[in-house]
Parts: sequence; structure tokens; C-alpha cells
Amino acid sequence: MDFYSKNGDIFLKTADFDLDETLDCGQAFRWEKISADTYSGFLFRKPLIISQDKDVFTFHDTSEEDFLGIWADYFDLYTDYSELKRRFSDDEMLAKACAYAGGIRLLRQDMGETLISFIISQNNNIPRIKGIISRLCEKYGGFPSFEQLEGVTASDLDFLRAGFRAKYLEDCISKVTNGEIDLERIRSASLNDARKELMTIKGVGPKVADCVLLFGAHKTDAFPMDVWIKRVMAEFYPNGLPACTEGVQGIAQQYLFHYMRTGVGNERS
DNA sequence: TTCCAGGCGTATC
DNA sequence: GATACGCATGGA
Repeated sequence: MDFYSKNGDIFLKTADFDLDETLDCGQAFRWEKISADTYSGFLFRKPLIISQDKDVFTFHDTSEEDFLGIWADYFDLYTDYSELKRRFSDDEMLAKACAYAGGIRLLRQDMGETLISFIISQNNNIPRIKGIISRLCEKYGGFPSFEQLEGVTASDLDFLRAGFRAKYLEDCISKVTNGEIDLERIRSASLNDARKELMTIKGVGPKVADCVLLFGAHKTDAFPMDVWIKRVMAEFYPNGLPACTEGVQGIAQQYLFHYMRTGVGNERS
């Protein structure tokens, strides 16, 4: 990895990475753009301020240990996205999506946070999802652990204004804190077993389960089918995904989702 | 005002 | 198994 440490900051030079495309493409909801080239955010409780100048990234106030041990993993820097995009270029639609926003990377997020966040995300829009999560974090002084949430009921969550999702959060909290749901067991389970177990939580269906497994457990073969991806599939892949996505359908999904939502799909409607 | 948002539970066939 | 409908809230 091409980086060095200077005055407490880490400077990294890398291709296939863009902060706007990666941090504001709907996979994470807590990165805040604080200036034209800088974002402030968290991996669960761990804060980071990161800036971009073309292909050079500054990890502010970050030790080499944290960079290599935490952030390189979070931003999936050990994966070769040039190689992935070469594979995807076999398919015309994916080639366009990668050309449109080739700086998307699949973040390796905290599993508990993605579970709660994507329960909140259902039948909801991204600005409001961010608002609800922001109120949750404000209340608990950071994203709450399930330990902190133990015993919390739907009515305790009125301050979130999460609507009908509050009762789903209550069921999720209760099943995780009483051990019925074990996130680490799910992480190491097969995709199918993991989906089945997650879907025993009220408010977790196939789409939310796949988001948790893709964003929170880095199961790259999970393929969340949301309204945008359903449109892509109906219009461009009536016979299913192309073979070049085998095993990394979830990463392809990120490029397609972003392209449909902010690129072609959006212009047309 | 009406429609819609990174869906899901429930009822019904 | 498939399809229809309601659901809290708030931005467009």
C-alpha cells in the first residue's frame, strides 16, 4: 500500500476511490461532508476525518496502527477494484455504471449498526434515514451498542420519529440481547443460513437481510433487491445477472444502484 | 394536495 | 407462491 505518515496524519495514494461516490451512495448513513473535499464520520464508535485531493487521501490525526488495522480494512483497501472493474467490463450496462462512478468501494461496516440502520431504511428516503439515525446517535452519545439498548421498547423510541419501524427495532433489540440472534454466528454462516436467521427478526425481509450481510458482514454474493435494482433487472437483465458478477454480485449491485439512482435512471424519469 | 421513499407483515387466494 | 394493501413520517 502506497502511504506514509507525517505530523500525525496518514497520506495514502490510491486509485479506484472517491469519497463522494463511496460515502454518499446509500451504503452508509453517518458520513457528513464538512467541506468540499472532506468527510467526517465513524466506524461504529471510532471517528475519522478524511480528505481527498484527486488520488491522494488524508486520514487526519490517524496512527499508522489505526490506519492499517482499522481504516484500510473499513475502506476495503486490500481489494483490487481495478481487477473487479475489468471483470465487470464484460457487461455493457456494468461497464457504463463503473465508468459513471468508478470510485465506489464496498465499506466493511459494523454489523449491528447496519442491522439497525437498514431496518430503519425500509420504505424510507435517504435524508430521513440519516435524520433518524442521527437522533439515535445523539441520544446515546454515538451509535448505541445492543448492550446499551437492552430493554428498550418501541415507545421508548418515540423520539426517533421512526414510524412503524419502531416496533421492528424493539424486536431486533430483544432478539439480539437475549441471544436468540447471534451476529457473529450469522457472520460465519453460509449466505442462505445467515439470511434465514436474520429474517426471523420482525421487519427484516430479504432486502434488509442482504444489506446487512453485504455491508455489515462483507458477504459479496449478497444482492439486495431494492426498488432501483428491480428496475435494472427488469430493463437490462431479464434473464438474470451476467456471469462476470459471480461471487461479487453485491459489489456490482453498488455500481448499478448508484448509476440508476443518480445517473441514467434518474434522468429518464 | 398527492405521491413517494435502499420493504415488510398480513390477509387472501 | 403470488398478489394486494396498509403502514408513520416528511420531503418534493
